[in-house]
Amino acid sequence: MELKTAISSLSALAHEGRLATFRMLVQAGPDGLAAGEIARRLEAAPNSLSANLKVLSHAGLICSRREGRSIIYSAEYDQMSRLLGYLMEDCCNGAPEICAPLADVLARTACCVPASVNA
Amino acid sequence: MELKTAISSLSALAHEGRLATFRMLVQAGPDGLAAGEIARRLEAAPNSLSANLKVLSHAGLICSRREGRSIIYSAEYDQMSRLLGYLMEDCCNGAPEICAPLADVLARTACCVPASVNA
DNA sequence: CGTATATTTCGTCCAGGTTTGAAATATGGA
DNA sequence: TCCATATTTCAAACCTGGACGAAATATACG
Repeated sequence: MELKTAISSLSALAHEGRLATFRMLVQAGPDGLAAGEIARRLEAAPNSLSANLKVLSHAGLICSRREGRSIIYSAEYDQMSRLLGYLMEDCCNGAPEICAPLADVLARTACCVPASVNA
Repeated sequence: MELKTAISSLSALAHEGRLATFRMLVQAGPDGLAAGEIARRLEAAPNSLSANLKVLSHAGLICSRREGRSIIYSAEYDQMSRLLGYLMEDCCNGAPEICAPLADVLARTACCVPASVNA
């Protein structure tokens, strides 16, 4: 990932409404949620939410598809992965014990890391 | 981590100079770097850099200590861990196969994840 | 076709972050 | 004490991002 791309993603997430939206979509899974449903849950104005979804979308963090009258948004897990990877790149170069707690936290929160890591 | 804290961290990182600074410190390890050294490497104005270091510091992403005439900054790996954990929280709830690529990327970039994960 | 629903677009206004230059503070050494 | 180095603070100008209301677009249904 390039610096500019990372900035774009981080900027998109550095906003209360957008971060809440993104996390909601991350937790919702690939089925995603309709814009209206997100607006209801967040009690956000439709036009404000629309603008925020556009920002997240432009950053590549979410994608959309039409379904009838609704537009369904869902998280782009790949882009999220790339962003996290970018932040961790070359961390504690050559000194694993330094960022051990980092690995620890990730192991606990990553739902899909092999169980062996937690051992 | 709370929403506000995450916003604060993400906002701090959503800036070209600050992201570059943070990554430099992450890669520098716990010994850190002097403000002047960072300014030289980034070709940044001392006062601008100072303001940016303050933002990162206030977000808890870096910390500082004085050493003679210099002030040494270093990354706070714990806060970084908490931020990444917050973003991944409850991801793909109950459907590991969905965010498998996420685990994959993390396994490759995390320098301190046990080798077994890469197998 | 006309109406209701769902979402986006547009224009305006305001708040907050960023840059820059000058001045201030802190430390070390002669 | 005086000066040089290292970093921060301050104040002003600048610019971008976000909120809000109104209008426009797209789809579904009778």
